[in-house]
Amino acid sequence: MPEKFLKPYNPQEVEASIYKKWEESGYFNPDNLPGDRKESFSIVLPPPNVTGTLHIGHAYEDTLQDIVVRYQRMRGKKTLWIPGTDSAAIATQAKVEKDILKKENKNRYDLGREELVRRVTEFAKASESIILNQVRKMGASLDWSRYAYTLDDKRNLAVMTAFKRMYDAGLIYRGHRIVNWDPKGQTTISDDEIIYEERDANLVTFKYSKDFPIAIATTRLETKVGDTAVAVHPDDERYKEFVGKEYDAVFCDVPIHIKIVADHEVDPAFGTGALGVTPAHSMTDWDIADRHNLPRPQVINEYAKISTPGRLNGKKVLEAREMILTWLKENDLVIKEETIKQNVSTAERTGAIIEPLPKLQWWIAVNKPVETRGGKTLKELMRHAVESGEIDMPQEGFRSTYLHWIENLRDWCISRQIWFGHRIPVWYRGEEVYCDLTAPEGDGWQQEEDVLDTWFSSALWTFSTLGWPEETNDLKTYHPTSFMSPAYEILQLWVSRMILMSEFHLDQVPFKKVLIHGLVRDKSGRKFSKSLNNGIDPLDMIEKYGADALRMGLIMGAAIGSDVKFDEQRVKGYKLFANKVWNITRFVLENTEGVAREETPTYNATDAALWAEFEDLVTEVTSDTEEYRIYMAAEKLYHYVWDRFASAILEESKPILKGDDAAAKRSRQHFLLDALTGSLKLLHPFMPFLTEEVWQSLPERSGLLMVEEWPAK
RNA sequence: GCGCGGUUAGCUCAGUUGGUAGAGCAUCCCCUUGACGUGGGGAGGGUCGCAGGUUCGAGUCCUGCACCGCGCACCA
Repeated sequence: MPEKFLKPYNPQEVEASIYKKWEESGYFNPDNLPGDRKESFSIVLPPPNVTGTLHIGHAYEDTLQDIVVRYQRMRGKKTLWIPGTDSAAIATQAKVEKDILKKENKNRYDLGREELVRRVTEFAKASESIILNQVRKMGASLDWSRYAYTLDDKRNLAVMTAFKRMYDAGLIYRGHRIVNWDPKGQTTISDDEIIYEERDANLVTFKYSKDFPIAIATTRLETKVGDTAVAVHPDDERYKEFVGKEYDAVFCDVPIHIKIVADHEVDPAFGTGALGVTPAHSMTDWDIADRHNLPRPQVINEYAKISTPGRLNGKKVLEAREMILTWLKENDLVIKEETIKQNVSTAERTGAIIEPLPKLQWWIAVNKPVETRGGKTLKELMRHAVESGEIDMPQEGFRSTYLHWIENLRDWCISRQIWFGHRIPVWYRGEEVYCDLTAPEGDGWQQEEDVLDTWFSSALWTFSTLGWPEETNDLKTYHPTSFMSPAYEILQLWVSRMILMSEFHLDQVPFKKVLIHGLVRDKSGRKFSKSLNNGIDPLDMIEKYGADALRMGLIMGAAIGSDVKFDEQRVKGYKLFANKVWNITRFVLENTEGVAREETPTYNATDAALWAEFEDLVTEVTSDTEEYRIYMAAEKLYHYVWDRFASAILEESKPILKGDDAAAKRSRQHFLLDALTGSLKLLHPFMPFLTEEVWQSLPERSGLLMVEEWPAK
């Protein structure tokens, strides 16, 4: 018996070398797997952002996928798990800009485009290597030879190609309309990057001037200098006589010209039933202006400051709001003030309050019929993929959420006013517009300044990682991918967009099954965040308890789909379990020295019954894993190994092994060896390091446990 | 307003097609140089959020309600 079993199991001593062994074996790459593997199984790793280091949520996600991948590999499938990282354009640039501002007191314009992109790239590179090291520490059996980064050459080609093809199909267009402007990040963001916060707001009812006939109500007084109309409901008897009339006023130094219009959008029950229309700073008002052909003066600039002449000029919106309120009071124009609850839109990345502004931006049309897809719109394709069951989304709740969200989907704004990312492949010369993978011939062409929303490249991930737009073997073999397990947070941002892109570019679903998982929260159910300082570094946990214990601690928390409350105590418990397996091995090896393994062992009746019990376990663990009841499989294994095998069977074995009945002893020795090796196989997807380390020490074993055959038929 | 999820032991959560309520941790008691003290044995603890209904039988299915979390919409 190897001497190492005389000491407790020490994960720190073995994990690095075991991972190295796996990596050097080449088995992470399905092309090298032994045996004749026909069926393929593929997953792409949701690429972590290169904004820093991995957190416990990544560790959870890595574990779930690695369990599935290891299981499928042992089942004899051609198993591919592709690693990658995401440039996360806006998040990464924002982080680096913040650092530069802090250390050098310079902003992006001081540095210039080229220098800033260089600095961000440098940061991303450093961050990338930290992240990849962390992923390895978790034991993730990823095919590093296929590693992809959203900004590498192949992925860049995929992004450019995708843009061009959608542009040519008329699905990508440039349009002037209200966007979500992030004044801190100095960029537009999509609807899905907004976080709504409920706050108290002061709803002020007032008149523009003494002789204006209608009172209106607003929480955003500062926008009222940009009003060009007052809209009322067509059936509202109170205001019928005014519809069509026009009025002039000077509103806090700003001359305004107001037309009274009738529009169905107006809710007669809200406020005074009359709506001050600010076309340039409200989505609904923009639409009203469309219908009534109203002018749309912009009165708030990109820095969230007032841009009209007069006393308000250059004031921040909140200041201007106060000034106008004071002015209204001085002129006795306020009718009522009341506090109401209001949802304030804030930017996910910067926390800034979103300022709706009119901007010329690039969009993906989700409601436009796609010729090559039988006239279905992108939205319909997205809905159909899930509704038809072609993508299996077994969690009813998330399925409804997805479909509900699709219903409300609007065109996707894909241009961002930052510099780090995929620059939009469009060039302008006067009125000419040119779109292609590379710059056009000739002089005077100016490339579009904007870059693409980071989710544009992420959305191509299932096939850009497989070599698309080339028609590679990988693409044929591994797409659609088999499985996807994202956090519910990114159902909309990512999952739905992968479906959109894959449907359009490949006429395929991106994955066959989606299992959405929850968030890892702290012991009290709070999100991990910097401000709470409750973060947990997976590497610390690995250092203390080993990667296997961390893996078990994460997946045993809860069923997939609900949030996991992370409890270090539990991780500690699984470290004990790892040691238990270690000592079981010690016991079995001590008591089976010199016993040759037999192909078909002959058990006596007692041991045959024990073996039947073990086979039941195999069946259950197999079906649980097959059906993604990961925690169930792990829990059953834990129980069998500890309570049945160690506590009961080993205890009962002692007298047999020491007794005089040679036949009974021999039968039991075989059973112990077989149950141990069988248990190691079953445990391997969950606790790969420990089981592989033990496996390497068993007599008469060769090769790696990671490619052993799963014990079930 | 619409939608989704949750509510089971002190805590964190399981409970697959309806068939006598489970685990881990925590608590308490006991054992002990035996593979492992990173151990072993045992105990206490739950009218399964509330109210109805279906059923021979409901934690599980149906209806309504309450509270907690989340998403969408509104946000004048």
